[in-house]
Amino acid sequence: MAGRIAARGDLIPALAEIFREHGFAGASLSEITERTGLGKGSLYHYFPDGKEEMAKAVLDDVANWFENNVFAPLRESKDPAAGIDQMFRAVVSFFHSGRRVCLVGTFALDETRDRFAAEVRSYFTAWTEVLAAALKRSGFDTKSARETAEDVVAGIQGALVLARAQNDPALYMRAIKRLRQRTRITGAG
Amino acid sequence: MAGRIAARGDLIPALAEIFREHGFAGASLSEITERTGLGKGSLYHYFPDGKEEMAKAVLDDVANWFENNVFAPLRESKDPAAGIDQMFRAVVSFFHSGRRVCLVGTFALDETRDRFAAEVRSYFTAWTEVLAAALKRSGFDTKSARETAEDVVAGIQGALVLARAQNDPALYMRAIKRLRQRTRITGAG
DNA sequence: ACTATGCTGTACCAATCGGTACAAAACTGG
DNA sequence: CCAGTTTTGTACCGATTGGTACAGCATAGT
Repeated sequence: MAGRIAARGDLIPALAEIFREHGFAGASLSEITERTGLGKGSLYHYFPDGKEEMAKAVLDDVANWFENNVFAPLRESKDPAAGIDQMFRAVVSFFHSGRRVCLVGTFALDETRDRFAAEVRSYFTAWTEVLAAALKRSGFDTKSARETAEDVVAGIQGALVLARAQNDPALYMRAIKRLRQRTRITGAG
Repeated sequence: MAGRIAARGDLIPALAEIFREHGFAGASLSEITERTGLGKGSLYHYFPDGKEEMAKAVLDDVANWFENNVFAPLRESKDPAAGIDQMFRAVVSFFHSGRRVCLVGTFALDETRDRFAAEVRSYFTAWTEVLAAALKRSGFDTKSARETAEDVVAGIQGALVLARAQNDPALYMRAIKRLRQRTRITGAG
């Protein structure tokens, strides 16, 4: 019983990596069987609805990770600046310092978005909203908190695209550093 | 003779749209024949190397468009601010005010990047460099010109991702407005 | 030790993939 | 009107796609 749930969960990281590299459509069952070491029998045992269910599980896992490591700190940290610092630390570690791409961003760009519309949308809206709230608590006025939050989330996504396009993770780290600075300037604009 | 080159060129916009929507791997020959109205015979007549050649032609067309409408103005405008203004106007029109996604960004995220590594890389490096040079001419010091250029290009890409994820083109327009502001603040930082 | 359930591998399926071959059609220059 | 070339549609190819069926193995409960 416990073993079953653990086994299913153990597949998620491998699945996530495959979807990140190839997108939803490009992730083939054959590669999934190879890299998980499991045959189709096992795969469809854990995920009766096939690829779609696997992707859902991965998106769910990502949402969970962000809830715990990004949103909760932003929401609950007594010092909002500490929560924001934690967010930046988390996204550096999650995206492997710019060597890893954002799975949700990958899904967002092609027709996959429509299949997982709710998950894709809420990933970004939740992030932007909870960051805006933290910025507001740290002294930003409502408008510039919202604006800065959008700029930061978009800036992270864009930096991931550029870093991968130019094969230069350092670009991502530079961008993160600057975005972090911007969350500290009080007057804003 | 002239008809032939024109006919091939006439396919590019349709091809570009298909690649934008589905990515390289997801763009199927069957959809390409449907939406171009041409059979495989004609397609392989104009593009003997198949999908790869079609994608190359599309990337080439994009590079050309940016050279003419973005890079050249940034490079040659007597008033650098005017060149920068033209750039923002161009990217608003090119990405259909946020309703359209960046084809190169789409290619950059999955394994397609490796197939078109040179084109994908140079799209972003050229853009960043020529923008940085324009910013420098308009009064930014070397370092902050480079930084702002990276932020702007990444910011545009990220805004496209968010706008599409949330199905909210207005988000893109807001981001563009703010990025444009940032290119005008002289002291920078 | 026996049974029930969880798990796994393999064989198989129709559909679709990108690509090729080629003959008929359309067009062009003389 | 004819000859030569460009353009086109169709039939076909092997390979791969996501998914199903199912028999056999392992494990756990009693």
